[in-house]
Amino acid sequence: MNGKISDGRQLSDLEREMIELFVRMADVLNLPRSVGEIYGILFVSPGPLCLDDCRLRLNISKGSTSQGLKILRSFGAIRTVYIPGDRKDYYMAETSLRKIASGFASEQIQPHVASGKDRLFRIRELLADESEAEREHWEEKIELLENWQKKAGTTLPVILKLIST
Amino acid sequence: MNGKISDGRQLSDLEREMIELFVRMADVLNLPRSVGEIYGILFVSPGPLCLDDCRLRLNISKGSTSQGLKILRSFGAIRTVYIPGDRKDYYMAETSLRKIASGFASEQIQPHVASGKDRLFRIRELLADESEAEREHWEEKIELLENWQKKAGTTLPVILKLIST
DNA sequence: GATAAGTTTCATCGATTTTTGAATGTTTTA
DNA sequence: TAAAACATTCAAAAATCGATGAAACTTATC
Repeated sequence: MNGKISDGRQLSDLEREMIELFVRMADVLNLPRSVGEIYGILFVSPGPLCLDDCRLRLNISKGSTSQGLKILRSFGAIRTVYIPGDRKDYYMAETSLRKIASGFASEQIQPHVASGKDRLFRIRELLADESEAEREHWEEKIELLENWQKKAGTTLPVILKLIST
Repeated sequence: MNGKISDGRQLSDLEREMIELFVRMADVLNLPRSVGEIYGILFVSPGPLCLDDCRLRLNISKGSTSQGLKILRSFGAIRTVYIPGDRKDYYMAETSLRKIASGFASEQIQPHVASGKDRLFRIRELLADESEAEREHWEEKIELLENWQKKAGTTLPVILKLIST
């Protein structure tokens, strides 16, 4: 046992309670539990942690930890810290809500919005094959959905503006 | 076979494609697939449908259909239609994005925000037992989270306002 | 260039969630 | 109040999703 504070010692009540908070957030955002745990351990830590630090303190597997760090990196919820003379990658939690939210929006939400747009386009194509009467029936429904689509597209940026104030 | 348009006949390409759209939305919102399907079949239908209409056209079980309708009712995504001289309950899709979103927010999101608030309060209590030095270390993190909390609370209502315009 | 350190990938396992359908509950009608 | 018409519940089955850890991969060190 060396002197590193991050080795596999038990988590304190305070730490556990806070990590649980992030696990719940992950749940709401439809992210794996381990992603919440990893963000949590980085958030409560006074300094950067490496993959092994995280997994030892959380008692989770190497695979989950690697995968979780990748997800958190993908939307900028953590940042990589370079520590001279150490080959390991170190991470710390990004605490700017604006940065995290905008990363999440563009990486996890936008793709869904985009694929919905595609599908709506395909629906318009299918509609061309239908009879006049059928087209009439569908037209209003499709317009409704296009309106939803548009709102999703315009609302997201506004939310981000709001959060950053 | 009677003359009802809603009996178990095959779905058209157009119908299937549109229902799929709602299944994807359900997925993003972390709701069961069947909930998306049921909303979808109600959305594409020209008139109200009863439980059996839905399940026959979608080929899903009675249990799923009952459960799905209950969930959709719980946040106001569908409305119940009374048809004189018929004992069955009929449903139609609510198409106001504002109504659906605000129902979803208050039924599915708010409870999470509230329980997060509770947890943060419990964390403050735990903090009282810590030494002066420890308290110092945690104070800024807790303040950060309280700030997030506050933003979640104020942003949600604003989003709903935005959607309704 | 062989070894060691660190990370990622992926097949499999396990846990959780959803679906099913039979049983149960409720309301209406005759 | 018996029977019929519907809706709901719930235990069991099926499907889904995340976690695991061994193997593969990459990069650095000697």
